[in-house]
Amino acid sequence: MSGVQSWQAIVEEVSRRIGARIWPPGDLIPNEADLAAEFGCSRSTVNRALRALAEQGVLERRRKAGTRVCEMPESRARLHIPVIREQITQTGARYRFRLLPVGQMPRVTAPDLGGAVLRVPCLHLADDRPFLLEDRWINTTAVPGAATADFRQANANEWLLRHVPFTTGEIALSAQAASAAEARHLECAQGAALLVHDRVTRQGGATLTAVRLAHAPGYRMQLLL
Amino acid sequence: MSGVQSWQAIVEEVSRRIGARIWPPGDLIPNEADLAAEFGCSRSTVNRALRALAEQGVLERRRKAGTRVCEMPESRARLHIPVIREQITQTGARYRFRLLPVGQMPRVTAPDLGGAVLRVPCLHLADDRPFLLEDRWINTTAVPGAATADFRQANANEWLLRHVPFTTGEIALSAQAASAAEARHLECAQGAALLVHDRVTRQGGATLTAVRLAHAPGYRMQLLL
DNA sequence: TAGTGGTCTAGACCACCTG
DNA sequence: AGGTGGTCTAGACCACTAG
Repeated sequence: MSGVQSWQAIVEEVSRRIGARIWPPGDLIPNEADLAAEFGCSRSTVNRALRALAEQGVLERRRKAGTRVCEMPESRARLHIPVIREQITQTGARYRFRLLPVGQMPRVTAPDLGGAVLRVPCLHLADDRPFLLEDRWINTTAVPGAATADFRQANANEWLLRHVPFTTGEIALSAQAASAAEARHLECAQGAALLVHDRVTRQGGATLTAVRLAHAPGYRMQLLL
Repeated sequence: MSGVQSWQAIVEEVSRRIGARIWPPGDLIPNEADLAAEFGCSRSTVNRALRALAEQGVLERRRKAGTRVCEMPESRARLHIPVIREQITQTGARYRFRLLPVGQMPRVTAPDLGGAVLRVPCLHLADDRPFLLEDRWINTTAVPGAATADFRQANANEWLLRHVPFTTGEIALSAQAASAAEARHLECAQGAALLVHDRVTRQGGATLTAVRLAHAPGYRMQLLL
């Protein structure tokens, strides 16, 4: 095995050895210098390959301790969160959204975002049929401009994407029975099973927004393994 | 801005410029050689930093066309799929599982996995309370050893993880009303909203397994943004 | 403390693609 | 046709940490 010249080829070969149990789970594999010698390439190239496998969760690397094959690779899935408009448009449907009067929403206590809070509820429609009910709360102290933004032009979803880059946060997915208000807006039976997406978005130490997205019944969220 | 020595510092600085609208969305940023000159480092280092930002979805890079700030960075979330045993153990609960007779499951048509199919239904319990109902189908043609494996020792979940590395696949999450059989196993009301996780796992061209995981009511699935 | 991975450099060649 | 990012090299120094 010499003359390998690309890091992708090394990823392939190392993967093959792990899959073939030549390097079984938990095993220490040769260090970068030895692999470079075996493959006839530079250590940088081996490093690039092993780093990719480590990011993928197949290998575990520590200085001095060396590189190990993970015992039970935790699998990871990626969820691509599209801009709602595009998600609907891509199915060929026409996108519209309707801001909802706060009075039409259930009276719940505002989440503590650590600042003044603005509530912007919104219904997203695909071909004029309810698709997604959005209950959004924005920390106007941490998001300057949000208090005066016109969410009739660009919905809160897109306005925030454009104006607040580099956020982190958490998402929780759950199944919930539709409340009376949700059933009315989504035009479904009360108690119907809804896929609910709760998200909190942060930047630095500040909590910028919290949003609850209730999908119309039957929605399937796709992830890639 | 010279003397920057680490690719992480370059990531920070480039992020800052994008956030500060010095390089607004859609803009072409300087090429690697120019940035290397500005930062007083080598092109490799700039490359490493910009590559990281591109993987993160903030930049879009094409040969000859250059590097652009994405207009509307699609946000991505990562779902870590734990081994079910560990997921339960980590909450401090005791893990057990019970294989279910196929006769106790709804009679549905087997998914087409392209080979002989084995059905292995299983109920996962946390402190002896129903936690997750697993309806698994394994392609025994593509997974040698599955036909003779003893799933009473290691459940299908863990057996597959240990024996079949390097898989890809798709996941669909949805909310569904509990059927009579699901309600019986999960000890909940029929019609209760369940978070359902459908997964298909592939390797190369072969479909290895399909699984439907129905979580007990109230379960929240956490993702990181 | 010694061995490992992490990173940076200066240079080079190449694949790709836009103008 | 020429500019851009993608990659590889050979070498070097450093940070971390297991033994």
